Amino acid sequence: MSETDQVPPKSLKQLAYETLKEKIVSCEILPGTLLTEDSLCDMLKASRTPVRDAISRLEQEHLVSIKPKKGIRVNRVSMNNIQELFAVRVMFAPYIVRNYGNRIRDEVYTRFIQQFKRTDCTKEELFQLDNEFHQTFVDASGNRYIASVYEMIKDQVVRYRILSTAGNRLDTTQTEHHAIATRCLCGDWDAAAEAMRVHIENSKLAIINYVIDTNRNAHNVFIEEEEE
Amino acid sequence: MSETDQVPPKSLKQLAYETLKEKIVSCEILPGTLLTEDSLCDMLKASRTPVRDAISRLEQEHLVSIKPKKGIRVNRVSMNNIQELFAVRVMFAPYIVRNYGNRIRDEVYTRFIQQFKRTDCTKEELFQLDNEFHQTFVDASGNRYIASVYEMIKDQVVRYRILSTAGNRLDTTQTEHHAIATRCLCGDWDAAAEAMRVHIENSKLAIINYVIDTNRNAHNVFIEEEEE
DNA sequence: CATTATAATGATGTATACATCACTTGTCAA
DNA sequence: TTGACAAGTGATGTATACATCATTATAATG
Repeated sequence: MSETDQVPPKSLKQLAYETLKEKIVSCEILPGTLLTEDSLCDMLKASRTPVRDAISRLEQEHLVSIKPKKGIRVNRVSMNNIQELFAVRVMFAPYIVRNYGNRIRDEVYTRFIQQFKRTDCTKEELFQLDNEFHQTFVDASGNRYIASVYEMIKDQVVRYRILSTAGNRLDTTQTEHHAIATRCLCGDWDAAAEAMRVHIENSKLAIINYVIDTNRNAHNVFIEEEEE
Repeated sequence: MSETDQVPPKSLKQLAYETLKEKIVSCEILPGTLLTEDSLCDMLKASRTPVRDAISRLEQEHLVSIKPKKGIRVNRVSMNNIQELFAVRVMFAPYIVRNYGNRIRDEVYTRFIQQFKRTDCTKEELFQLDNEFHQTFVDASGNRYIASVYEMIKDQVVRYRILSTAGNRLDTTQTEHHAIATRCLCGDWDAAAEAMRVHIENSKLAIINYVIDTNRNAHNVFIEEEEE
């Protein structure tokens, strides 16, 4: 009885939250979609109570907006939103590298560096490696508020990455990550933080350029002004 | 019909959220208290649905923890929590001064400076002035994610201020705010950001010193380790 | 007297019924 | 044909009934 059912049976509200969030950031549900609670109950195989709980959390993360008596709007992406999101990332990422990078063991950095040199990774593997790298610094902080902030912006960034399919930017990402990790290994935290800032700024520019290139063809997804 | 009933009739869930949060950060409900949904329904004069919604939001802000099948724990304050909270403030406050201070009109700064010179303010007035000053920079950013971060940490700080009653620190706060505003008025944003950083660090030290002085007498409120 | 098993209690998790409000559509009149 | 009013539809807001699980107390047995 010790290890048979050690799996914590996730509550429906947690499951609904994760499932719905996944569908939104993966753009299976497109930005701008107007949902109803009933359709979500059907989609998530749960009743309104856990679904409403999930919606409430996603609204706090600015992924959806609850329009009273109308429905649940999956927030559109916009140039404005990109600016806001990356303003937080620029504040955030260099700070945690600068302040908590020294809590990470050298072996972790060397392992990352080896991974960043690989050229035979699939796109999915690179995505995951990217997430792990950034998450490492968040975990090193051991700070629940920092973790919350990262949780709020992380998945939005994932959504933009999926929308922009930036295949050719992945190599650059590897190079920039490599630069950050090597400076951490040297203990040059100012340089590491600066490298992280540059990395975030470049990432922002890549996404903005993509939006500029494609917003003619996808006005229903990329929109400048929020409605209502 | 234009300005008669412009008051948006607040939903019960919004009302429940604000009321409960107010009771927690004002320490009318002491840290460490274990609540039940039923008692909250009674207290907030609402049914479980809006109450659960409020609890869910407060859990995301780390003000309460939902203990399945046990109750709702009002999170205790701890030295660890203070460190985490102020780590975010130190990252946050100087950044927005540095980046968005120039969006605030000179008149706003001069008005604040006049207020900071006053010596006839009540404690409540000083509290409010303090909040307004910091909120001004958040609003200047026009960034919803920054606003969310500030919303998450702001009220926690209020709670510590109420617990520590730091009467003698209020004068120092006025002086430090004055220093920040004058540097903003000069357009010396690096100096303004540095003044803000010093201000936050001092604020943190004042609270930590208070906790060290009093944690013997209030072990039920100040506790180092989280339970369970 | 101690220990274990069982039943009762009380908490949240979940589902659903009812209330309220906004919007749309259809009909009637000018 | 157009406009206004009313009824119907469908959405969330709210309340409550039921399910599940953990804890505790009590009783029975060694």
